[in-house]
Amino acid sequence: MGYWLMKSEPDTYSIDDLKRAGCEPWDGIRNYQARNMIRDDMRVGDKVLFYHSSCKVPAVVGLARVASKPYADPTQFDPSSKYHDPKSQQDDPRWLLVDVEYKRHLQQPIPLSELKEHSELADFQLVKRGNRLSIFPVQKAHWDFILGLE
DNA sequence: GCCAACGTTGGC
DNA sequence: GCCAACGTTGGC
Repeated sequence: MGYWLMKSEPDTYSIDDLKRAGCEPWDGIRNYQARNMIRDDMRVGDKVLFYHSSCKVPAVVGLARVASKPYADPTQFDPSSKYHDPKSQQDDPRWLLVDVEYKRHLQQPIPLSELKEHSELADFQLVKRGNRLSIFPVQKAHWDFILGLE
């Protein structure tokens, strides 16, 4: 069982949007580190912390689930998409995604500022400087501690 | 392969 | 809007 955090800008795609959709292809990942983790480490059933970034109150806001194996992100082949990658080949797709399924909102969002107050989370990737990955694994101990704050 | 310039992310 | 921290690009 894997545990992940996935960031999204709520102005672009929020936890409420995912709730409405139920399940959605998580497209637009264009970072090789993130791509490699999707490709090599994501499994159906893995659990996901849904995080709102670049907004008034950056916070963990809900729970989701990996709902598919990795597959080629179709937006890389779509010239009208902002995620279009003209260098990616159909027979050798550069970018992958997984489907993400809504589980639930947290009872209350847990703001980044609150996460930073806990020494238990000192090694949590989200609170580290220079953290820019939009997807990264979460240690089980961190996962349990964060949900214990709910 | 090095490195400067540039672009992006994301908190504040 | 500012800035730090990266990642990417391209000249050499």
